[in-house]
Amino acid sequence: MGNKKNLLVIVGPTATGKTSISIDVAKKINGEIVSADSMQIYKFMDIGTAKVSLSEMDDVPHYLIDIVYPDEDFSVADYKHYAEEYINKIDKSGHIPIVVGGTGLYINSLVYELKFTKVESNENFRKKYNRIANIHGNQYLYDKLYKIDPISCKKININDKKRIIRALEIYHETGKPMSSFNKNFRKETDKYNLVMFGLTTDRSILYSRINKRVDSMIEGGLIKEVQKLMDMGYHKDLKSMKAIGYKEIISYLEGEVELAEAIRLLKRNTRRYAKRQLTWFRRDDRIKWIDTSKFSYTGEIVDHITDYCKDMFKLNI
RNA sequence: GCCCAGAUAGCUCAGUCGGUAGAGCAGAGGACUGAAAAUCCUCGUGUCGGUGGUUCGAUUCCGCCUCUGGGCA
Repeated sequence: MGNKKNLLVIVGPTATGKTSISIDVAKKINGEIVSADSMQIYKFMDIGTAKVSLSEMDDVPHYLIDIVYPDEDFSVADYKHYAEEYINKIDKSGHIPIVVGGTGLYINSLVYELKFTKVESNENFRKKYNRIANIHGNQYLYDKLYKIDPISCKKININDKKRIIRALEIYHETGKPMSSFNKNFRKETDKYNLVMFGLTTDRSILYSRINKRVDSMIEGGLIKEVQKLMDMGYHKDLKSMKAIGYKEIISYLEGEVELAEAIRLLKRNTRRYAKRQLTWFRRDDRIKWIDTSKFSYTGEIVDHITDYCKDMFKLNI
């Protein structure tokens, strides 16, 4: 334990207050924040991603926010690379790295022994195979994969076109099946002196918070933000523009749906997303859950996390 | 006050020639290794308004009551 790096991870579904709690905790334990959010990495996407503002940051350093343009490629492997770099740097400077976010795969890339293959994404390959799937059907791709990698094939549903294409892509680039790379499938990392907290509340409270937050995004100028992105030439086929809050507003701006319908869908999609996040995080039993509605004010939650960290990290502050 | 229509899932409604029911939406559970706010899989949710009658059997037929629309006074 002696030379292991300390690492605090705070996860939870959207709209549970991760941002402000993590900043308060950071101030108390001399921490710096590494975001684990697949959409806050994009510049110009502020309102719809509920990105921390400079004033909210309150001088606590934040990393991996606003690092790429909305039309740039970015992947989990990139995330893992940069995040580990920052964690090391923060640790060396004598501060506590705090990973905060709701993107389960990004979190897992740090807290499990996920070893990514060398195979980067190949957009041309993907385009080609998406076309093939549209012409010949998923079964065609599925059969093709079955011939080269039956092990992976069994784990992928026939309708899950993206995963089938990724598996084919790996074979195409390396000549080896995907299943030959993904060993140690669920091995927990032992790199860190790790503390994980999850923030949550009753589903009904969470959902009403989400609904309110969407309303305030609209009031706060989400439509203008999306319009501006479109004016800058960022179109609906980009990964970034498929984010919740952006895809719905784009379909309103393009006249496909009424505003009220776009907002309804935006709220619903956010609710479903929160549910998926909970599904993702529930399976990691290292996470200590905090029901935020059981505390009368957030300061208590901050103190709870802080005290736990002082103990685990042997801090004397 | 009278006449008409309705009352079935959280919502909107379908249906049962009498054998205790099903769609859409909303929702729930799960998967996840370079697109992950993406992508994919699975699943229902019921005092059929209340009460009496006819019937072997009523959510379905009949009576009464309650509520909600609409119309006439």
